[in-house]
This record gives sequence, structure tokens and C-alpha cells, in this order.
Amino acid sequence: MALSEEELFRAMADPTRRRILDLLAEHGTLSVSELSAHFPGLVTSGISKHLMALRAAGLVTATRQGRHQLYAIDAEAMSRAVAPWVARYEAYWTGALDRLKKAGQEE
Amino acid sequence: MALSEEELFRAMADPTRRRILDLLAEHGTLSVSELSAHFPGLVTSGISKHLMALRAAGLVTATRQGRHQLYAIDAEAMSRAVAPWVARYEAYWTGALDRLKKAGQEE
DNA sequence: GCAACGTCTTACCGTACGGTAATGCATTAC
DNA sequence: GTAATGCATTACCGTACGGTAAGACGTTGC
Repeated sequence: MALSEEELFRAMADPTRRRILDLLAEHGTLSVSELSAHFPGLVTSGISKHLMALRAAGLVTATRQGRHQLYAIDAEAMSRAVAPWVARYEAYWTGALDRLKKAGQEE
Repeated sequence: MALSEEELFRAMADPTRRRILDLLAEHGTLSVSELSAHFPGLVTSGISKHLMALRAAGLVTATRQGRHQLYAIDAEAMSRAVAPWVARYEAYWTGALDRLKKAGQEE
């Protein structure tokens, strides 16, 4: 469940998967067919494949409910994976801003 | 220079490109050959290709100095692209935590 | 029981992408 | 001038990946 940076960015690389995560973030929990309804250009099995990938990467969790499979974002795992990366670059950004100001261009 | 979310995540998808960005974040400015030295398993032209990709995506800037090409992170463009995405999911994470604390099932 | 449904799985196909090798093009060194 | 350096570009190759189609599997409903 480590959800390495590698897995995170590989999972986020595809626009369909990002859209799925957005939908899950918005609705909290959705079944495969509900998600599928938001992708008219794609077949259900394709969505299922993406979900399996997200699940393998550890970004989402799945709970069976009858014949439906309910997916939701694993918020904890995701934030754990994102946080260090954001922190690393935030440090750089502020540093870069300082350097810019020092360099003579103040805004 | 918009650096869409799509371009951002496509650029971040490759581990070599992420490593390049890390190195640039750490050293501020590096030439192609200096960067290349950090990738013993790769040929220089490969690094150059990755740099061109990062440049096309708008994550780095390049300035020629003699026969060296100096690359640096375009911190402003990068933070502009990352910020909305981080904000969107940060909102979700805190929301998810609240929902967890409530532990209520009405929704 | 059986049929419909929801999802997963397994081929399979096309394409996009990371990698190398070779060449070209400036710029610096001699 | 010529040679060497640093980088970009092009062509090419292998593979990984997103997509579909078809079938398997469990579940619900009759």
C-alpha cells in the first residue's frame, strides 16, 4: 500500500484515470456502470481496466455490494503519496521566488 | 505557456524527466552534459530529448551560453499548473476526513 | 431452476513513447 | 584555417499501454 511516487504519476498520466479520480472526489462513491456513464466514448470493460489499475496502484478502494463494485478514493494513501512531492517543490518554489527577488526584479 | 494539467502530468509520467526536474530543483541551473552525467545508463541525446519535451511542455526554460545550453525549472509556470490540482484534492482530503470523523452515512 | 445484469478477464490491435545510433550545426580551441 | 566539443535532430526499433470485443464468473430476480 506504499503507493510510491512512481505508481502515483503513472496512474495520473492518463486523462481518463484523472477524470475518474475527479468524479470519485466529487461523488464520493461510484459503481463501475455509474462511472462508465460519464465516458460515452468508452466501453465498460475499459473503465474497469482503469479502475483495476488505480486499485493496484492503491489510489482507490473497492467494496462489493451485491453485483455492484463501489469505488472510492483512498484519500489517505493518495495524500501520503502526494505530500512529499508537493513539499519538495514548494520548498523550491519559495526558494526560487527569493532568488528572483534578490536578483533585482521585485514585483 | 499555459502548461495545462495534461502537459504537466504527461511530462511528470516519466521517471527520467522527474529526476531531471529534481536535479534542476536542487542545482538551480544545469547544462545538458552536466545533467547527462547523472544518468550513466542513458545517452546524451536521450537526455536532450527529455529536455526538449520538458521545454515544450513549459516546465523548464533554456538559455544558450556559448555552446552550452543551460536549463532551469520554470517555477512560476509549474506552480501555476500544480496549484489548482493540489487545491482541488486538498479540498477533497479535508472533506473526506470530515466525513470520516462524522462517520455518518447520510449522503 | 433460468435469464438478465454487473463486473472482471483474456486475447488482440494500433499507436505512442523511451531508447539508441548517426548526422548536422554551432561554438570554442588549436 | 581545422579539429573538437556540446547539443539538436532525424530515423529507426522494441515495448508498453489504451482501446475494443468476446467470454467467464458471480449475483439478483423471475
